[in-house]
Amino acid sequence: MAPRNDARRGTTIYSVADTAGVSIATVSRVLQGSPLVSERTTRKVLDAVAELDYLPSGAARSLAVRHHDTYGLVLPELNGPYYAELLVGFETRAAELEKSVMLVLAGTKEDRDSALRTLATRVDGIAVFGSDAYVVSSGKPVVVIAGHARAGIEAIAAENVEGARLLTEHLLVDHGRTNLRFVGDIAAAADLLERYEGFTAAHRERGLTPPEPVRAEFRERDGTAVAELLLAGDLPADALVCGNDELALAVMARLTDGGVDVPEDIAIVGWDDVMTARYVRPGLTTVRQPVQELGALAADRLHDLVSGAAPSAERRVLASEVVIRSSCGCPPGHPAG
Amino acid sequence: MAPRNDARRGTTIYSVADTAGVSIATVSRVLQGSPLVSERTTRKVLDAVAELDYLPSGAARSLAVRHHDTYGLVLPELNGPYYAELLVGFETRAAELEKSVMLVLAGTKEDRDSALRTLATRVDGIAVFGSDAYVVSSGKPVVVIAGHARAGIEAIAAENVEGARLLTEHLLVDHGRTNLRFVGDIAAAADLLERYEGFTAAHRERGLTPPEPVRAEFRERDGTAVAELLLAGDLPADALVCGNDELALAVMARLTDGGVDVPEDIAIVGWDDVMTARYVRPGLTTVRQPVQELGALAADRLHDLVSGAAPSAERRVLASEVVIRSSCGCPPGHPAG
DNA sequence: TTGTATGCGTTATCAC
DNA sequence: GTGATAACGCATACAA
Repeated sequence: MAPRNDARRGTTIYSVADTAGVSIATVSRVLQGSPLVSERTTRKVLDAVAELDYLPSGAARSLAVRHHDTYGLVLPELNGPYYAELLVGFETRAAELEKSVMLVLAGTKEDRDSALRTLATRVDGIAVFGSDAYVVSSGKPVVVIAGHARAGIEAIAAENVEGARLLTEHLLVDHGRTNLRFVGDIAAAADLLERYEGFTAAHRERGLTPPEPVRAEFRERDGTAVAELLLAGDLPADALVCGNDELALAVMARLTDGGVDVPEDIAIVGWDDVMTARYVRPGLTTVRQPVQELGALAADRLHDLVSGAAPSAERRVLASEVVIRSSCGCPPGHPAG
Repeated sequence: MAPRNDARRGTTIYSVADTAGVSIATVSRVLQGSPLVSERTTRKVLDAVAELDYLPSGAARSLAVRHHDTYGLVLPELNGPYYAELLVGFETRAAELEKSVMLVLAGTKEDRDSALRTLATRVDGIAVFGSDAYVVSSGKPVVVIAGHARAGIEAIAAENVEGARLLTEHLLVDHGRTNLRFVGDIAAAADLLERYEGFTAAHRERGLTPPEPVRAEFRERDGTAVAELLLAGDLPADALVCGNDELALAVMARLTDGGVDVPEDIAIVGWDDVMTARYVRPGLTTVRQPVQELGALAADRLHDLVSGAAPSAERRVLASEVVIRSSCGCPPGHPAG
């Protein structure tokens, strides 16, 4: 028996069944595109749908089919192109898979937990950037991006240590720098730590003892703070491997303003290949990660997991690419310059 | 009678009711934080919840309460900081309102329609960037961002024409330029058209006939194409008002490489104040919009609409701010450089 | 080809 | 305080 449809409290499948003169089962069938409905009835139903401006209830459907056709994506923030690209890759692939995406940006610790809890309530699976205690224990399929794998949790990432090793090596051998420093907060993110590992590896391979990292957040002002140190002579170095481009750019700008020549006096390299990196002079040598592909991969893995696949034990890592410009000491003039 | 709970097909409110030895009504009450449950029962329920790792079904809840506690956001893309900031503002405000956000990036025309249709199915209201035929007719509350209002549809935007008028005036009177061109595809977006209107207004106020706009997309390569025209002498101009910063930056870079002096030979201004704008030399004069606030406002308006407020007939516009650097001809040295 | 009836997992209105 | 139980709006197995 149809629920009361007295009030104009939203058109339901019952209303269209009524005005089309068929049962709700039939309405449901034509809406699903079932082939076993007569053309005539199909038309009647479609007409009713159009007439009533019928909009199905996603909640009711999800409840009936027992899944949400929605994936969650949890990002720490959205500054700079990195996370945006990740999001694009994820959303695009999800759209291809005909899944909706719910986004949550990690705010305060407390808000975050609550937001994540309700997120888990509305999706089939979640992709998190970095490791997150709660999400991981939500029971739903999870893939962590650029974080560490755990039992039963898949992890994917872009290559970090090898790229950093190459970059460091480039500075050490190709440019003969002898006093490198890594700048970035290696405690803040797993991938930063890995970049530092590449940095140390390149040193150790040559019998050098790797210097301690110079702590700095990603913000621009942290970069200028580091530059001040350099300018004041409190931080001797002839090359800087920065945790990301924002940092590198900020340091470079302040240094240049302060009269030091990059890369003559000090070489600087970054990570991410943001737009500014190719507009600034000297062009910033950096590393380009396949960020969009990473996002797409996250959606793909989630899809497999949700479809019942067992989480793979080893994490997949996508290759990154060193982009040489001239802040490392190489001559300018490369095409991408 | 409780549905069969034989299989481990996900823990439901019935399972926790069972293991807690209470009714589902009671479970629901403690989960809602109802005050009229005894402390003892509360504890029992909470224990059961913890033991079973119970995760409620958002779909079931939405169906019961007849709303989704979710807002949809439809963006054309996510290149550059503009949309990202809009998204941040929207998500942040939505989170404060305890709403989830579903994001859809407009892909192909066809995919888009389908995606929007199902989006409407899962949310209480939708914020769209620009005008979108389908969303507007979805029946759900809609607010359009940076587009035109229609009957029953709220619109919000950042100030465009006045900013453009000011910028143009600055070039015309403060720097005595006489041959300005507006570059950008004014047919592509409502706000670009408005910027062009400001451009023409400044001309007309002085009895000048405003030149036709130079068509160009937002992509960088379109900017370099325009620069080639200039370089070849096919486009006489001593000042360019570009539709956005990416365009301005690309033009400026190609021009500089081609040996023309900015701003001596030609002044260039942009729009958006992207990060590169302050790192590049000369610093790019541009306009900063309150993008994040715009996103937050969208969420706010949506919230009011969903709460039953009548859509306001006039659109709200947030003030933008001209950022003077030196690509317009002003001397460098301002704090923001 | 179409209709009937039931389940999906909550919330909320009654009773007790 | 707590427990039945009726919606909520759809999908679908089973009948017809």
